[in-house]
Amino acid sequence: MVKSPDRNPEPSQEPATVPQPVVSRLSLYLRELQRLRERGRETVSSTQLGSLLGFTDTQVRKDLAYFGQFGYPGIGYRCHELIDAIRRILGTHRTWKVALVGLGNLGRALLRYRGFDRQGFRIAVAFDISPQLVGRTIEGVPVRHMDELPEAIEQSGLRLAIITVPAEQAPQVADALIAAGVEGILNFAPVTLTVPPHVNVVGVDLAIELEQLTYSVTRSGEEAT
Amino acid sequence: MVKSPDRNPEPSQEPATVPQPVVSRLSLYLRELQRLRERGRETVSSTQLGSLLGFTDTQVRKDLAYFGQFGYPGIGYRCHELIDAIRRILGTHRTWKVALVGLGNLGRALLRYRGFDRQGFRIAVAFDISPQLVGRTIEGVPVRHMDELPEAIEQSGLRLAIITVPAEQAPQVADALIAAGVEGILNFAPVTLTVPPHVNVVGVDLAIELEQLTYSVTRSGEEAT
DNA sequence: TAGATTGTTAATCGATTAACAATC
DNA sequence: TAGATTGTTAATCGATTAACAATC
Repeated sequence: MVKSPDRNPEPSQEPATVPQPVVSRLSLYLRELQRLRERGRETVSSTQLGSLLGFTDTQVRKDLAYFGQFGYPGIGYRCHELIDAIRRILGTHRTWKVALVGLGNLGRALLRYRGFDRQGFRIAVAFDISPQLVGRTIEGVPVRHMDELPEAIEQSGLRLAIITVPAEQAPQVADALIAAGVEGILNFAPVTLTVPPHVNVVGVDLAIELEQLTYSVTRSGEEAT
Repeated sequence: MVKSPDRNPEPSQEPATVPQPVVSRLSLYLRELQRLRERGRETVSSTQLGSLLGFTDTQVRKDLAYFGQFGYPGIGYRCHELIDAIRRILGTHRTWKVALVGLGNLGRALLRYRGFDRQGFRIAVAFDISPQLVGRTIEGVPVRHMDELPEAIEQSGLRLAIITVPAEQAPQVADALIAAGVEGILNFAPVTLTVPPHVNVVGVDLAIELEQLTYSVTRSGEEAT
């Protein structure tokens, strides 16, 4: 077969199934690449990119190989090219509008969080039940009543939502979101959400993250009591 | 060997190395068990506990077997016993004091977040540089100037810290914390922290979590453009 | 050309699942 | 006793790593 100059700018032929760990690492590669580019770096080798994150060079190459050929033998990867490619793979080459449900402490903090915009996410609408908040516009985001959620989501065609309501309310909120067409949920409520197969949930439980630390800290120091 | 009634209440003899995925799942088991107990449930089988989380019964039993024998053949696991055992394993059977560095939106939200206390974490001190905040006490937590961090951490003997400063400052903050004796860091800044081997870092990058969703949502719907 | 580095195949390692005797 | 369910060993599956020809 002729080796065409097939840099595969559209990561067209993806295998049906990519291991989940690979996809997580893709995001990490992307962050490092963005940082490298900001510092004016033109190219990077798999060895360099890997060591920034504690991975081997082979792993970096293998991960990328799931999606196409992005590198140049003898040179490495061109940062800006690889950034574009990964963003396309992850779907963040375009902006995603996101709904935010629940404006407690965490919800309001996320509303003001600048890190989302930077990566192509925009909170387009927020929902709560507090009369103090409903009807207002916070950080440019209109706050609507939870009752309007189904209609509002459906009309706007939003596909992603963030749940920051108390644990007890989270399952109902999730059901409502899904009924309205949401396909991806970032859930901060400490509950396991049961969802249909076409819906994806990523859960972030802040206490659990700390708990993972206590496990290792306990083990590396003196023994637990 | 005689099979003694060795319920192994102190999970004494742990293998030197437990796979990381096992430890993450332990936290998830703990949450479900706590929920079950709140609902008055006395016992639970590995099949039931697993299906609540989408795991197989075998996996639940295998995971727990790393740490001892906690179940009763024919009956299952007694919720309160297993809760105690897992908390002991994870180290959360006692309260951990935590330092919080950076009182931007996210930091202030975490200061008010109720989910930490519930699992045995208490933010004991917060640091910032804003004159508006330093010296005040917010939610019962004294806010001190970043310059006082080394001394304050060292004196209090804190071993865990949460970083919620901007990305640029995170590496220095981490260094200062580690120099003062911190062994576990929950890092919300979107940077990879380089730390010595005895220090553990768990990173939470909110934009990355959303990015994982866009990947799957893109794939399950129409193709990316 | 010599040196660097990729993409990929084969070998290794580790984690999950199946099966079942032991136990309540 | 019959039924349920554990703990654990062996078999399977999947992911990581090593090695190297191809390429710039």
